Amino acid sequence: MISPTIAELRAGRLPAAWFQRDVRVVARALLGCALVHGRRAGVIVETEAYRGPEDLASHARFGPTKRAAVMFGRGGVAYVYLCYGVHEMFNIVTGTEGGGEAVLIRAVAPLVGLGEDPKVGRGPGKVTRALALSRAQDRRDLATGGLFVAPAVRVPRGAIAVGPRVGVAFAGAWAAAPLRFWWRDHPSVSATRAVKPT
DNA sequence: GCCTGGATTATC
DNA sequence: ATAATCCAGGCA
Repeated sequence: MISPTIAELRAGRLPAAWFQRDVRVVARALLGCALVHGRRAGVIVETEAYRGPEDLASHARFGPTKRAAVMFGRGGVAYVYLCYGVHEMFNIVTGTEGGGEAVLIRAVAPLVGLGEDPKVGRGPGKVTRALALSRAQDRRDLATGGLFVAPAVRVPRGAIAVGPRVGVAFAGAWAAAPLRFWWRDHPSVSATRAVKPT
């Protein structure tokens, strides 16, 4: 298949309402979609759902603090934060006002302007580096402007895997919840801890 | 104000 | 295995 152009992707931009659904539904549906920023785009192949204030792995567990307040707004907006003082993490707020939900984009495969190396967007810190995303994009609306999501590739039937989230061992019982979604066996996925098919 | 510890990655 | 690097959140 020929890679689409940025203009073609822009024509398929997903509207705010698309994100205003249960975070697990959105996290799964994002697989195969393009994350576009300026002249660059990657196919989302790995995501994690963060469910709200009761989710002890989520920044929303402290309520609508200065940093996490955006998570309690309406779906379809970016939430970008600095992790370990080193890496920027890109999330998309989901659900409706007050929900506190968001999806972390953990890996993208090269689509436009990212070269050929499947490792370039493998891991959440590398996603932001590859797509030139930073806290400058925090709270940006994905419904307008040069940062958006659009359908791009159909994920083969049965190729979506589900399992526990990465790096949240501190979250007690929530650490084991099956809230990580990825395209099974895709070379751009960050970890290969296999679990169950869908 | 001070202290603790990360939704990670590259390198030792 | 561990450094890098900084800021949010908790407590005094």
